[in-house]
Amino acid sequence: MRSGPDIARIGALLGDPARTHMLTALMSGEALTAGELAREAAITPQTASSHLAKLTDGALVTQRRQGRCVYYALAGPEVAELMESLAGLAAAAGHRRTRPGPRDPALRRARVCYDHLAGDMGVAMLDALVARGAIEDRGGALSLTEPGASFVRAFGIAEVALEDGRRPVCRACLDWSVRRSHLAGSLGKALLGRIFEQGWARRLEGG
Amino acid sequence: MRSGPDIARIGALLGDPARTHMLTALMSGEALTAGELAREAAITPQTASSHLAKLTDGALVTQRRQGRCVYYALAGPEVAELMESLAGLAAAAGHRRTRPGPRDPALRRARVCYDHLAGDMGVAMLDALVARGAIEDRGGALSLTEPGASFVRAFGIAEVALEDGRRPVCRACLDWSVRRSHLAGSLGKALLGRIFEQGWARRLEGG
DNA sequence: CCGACGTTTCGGTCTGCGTCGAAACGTGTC
DNA sequence: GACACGTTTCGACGCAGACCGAAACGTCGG
Repeated sequence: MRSGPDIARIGALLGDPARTHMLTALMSGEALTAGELAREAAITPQTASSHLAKLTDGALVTQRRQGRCVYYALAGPEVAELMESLAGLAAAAGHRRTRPGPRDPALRRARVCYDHLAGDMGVAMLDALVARGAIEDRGGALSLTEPGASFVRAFGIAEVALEDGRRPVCRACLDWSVRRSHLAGSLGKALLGRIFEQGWARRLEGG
Repeated sequence: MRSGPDIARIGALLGDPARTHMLTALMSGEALTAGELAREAAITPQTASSHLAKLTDGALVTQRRQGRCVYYALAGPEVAELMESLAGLAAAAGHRRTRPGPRDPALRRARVCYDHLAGDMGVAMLDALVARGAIEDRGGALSLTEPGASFVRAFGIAEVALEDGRRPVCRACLDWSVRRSHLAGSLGKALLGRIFEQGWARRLEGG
């Protein structure tokens, strides 16, 4: 028989309203905790835990423990693209409301991914840091160089702020709107915080 | 509330093995009767009728009466692309599942993916077109070059046939059996049609 | 060490839906 | 007009799974 990979297993994961609500909430690119996702889907934390276990088992989302919170994010760009295709198909076939535009060009240009800068601006910042020699890229594994550390100090970030438990200082975070990596990790968080402090940017209301 | 189009409705349609079997059977591009689809999914005609009614209501397939038979086909290229995405995601995540892909070497070698050539032959054709300079590959984004356009014209394909509304001319379609990309889009469709016209290949009986 | 908090597991209920048997409907054939 | 064939409708059965209450587990703060 022609039975290929079992699409029905993935399809069944996308067949529950609670799970699709969680996935659309994760489409913004920022990682959310299990409790936040439960509130998003209007269900109890117990039920949300069951759903999230299924989603991780189906490799649609990835989980990362941080303290007593568990942060969930989409597994990769393919999942985001799949959700986009489904939304388009549902909008074409569905007699439903239209989608609240995630294709906002401003959102694509600069946005915040959990706690660091994303979008085109985040990608450009990582590129600039690599070009300056502040960060070394060895096949996706990022590390802060010695001149990079002094540059960061001159930027007004204490190195103590970077030591955030078991969280890596530098981490590459793939952006599914731009399809390229930007700087995550505690350094990315500290840089974003410093940018806010300097008043170079501010959060827009409404997320 | 951010409730967009109900993705869960479409996802639920893809969550049943019988329905996904029918849809994958329709991926060959040819229209099949309700009875053939029932045999394909190994269910009774009554159950198949119920499933097909749901699929047509969800705008995933279209039906056309012809005599006392009802022919079903995929609603459009978007549905085929969605199925391909799902298959790729299921193949990536489903290592624990028994099926590692089509074991039939002939099916792996050359098959038709909705309306264009797939399998090893499809991958080889795309590689040849890129090596010849007819198609430019910029990180997954395919585009037809100027010498490529003249080559296509010499092959007997009018450029008018390529302008298919909102459908891209060139598109990379990841093949879940070969794990590499082949040529989709309206150009892939036109090339396959020309191959059939020239008599270089023919459809085998039995799908 | 203790209490607060977020998350997960367990047990139980209940709705939804896939499935098939029997039969009705529509269409082409003799 | 009678029959054969493919398709659809109706009714009933049974299983999978979504949901929540109660409670256990792990982590952080005092």
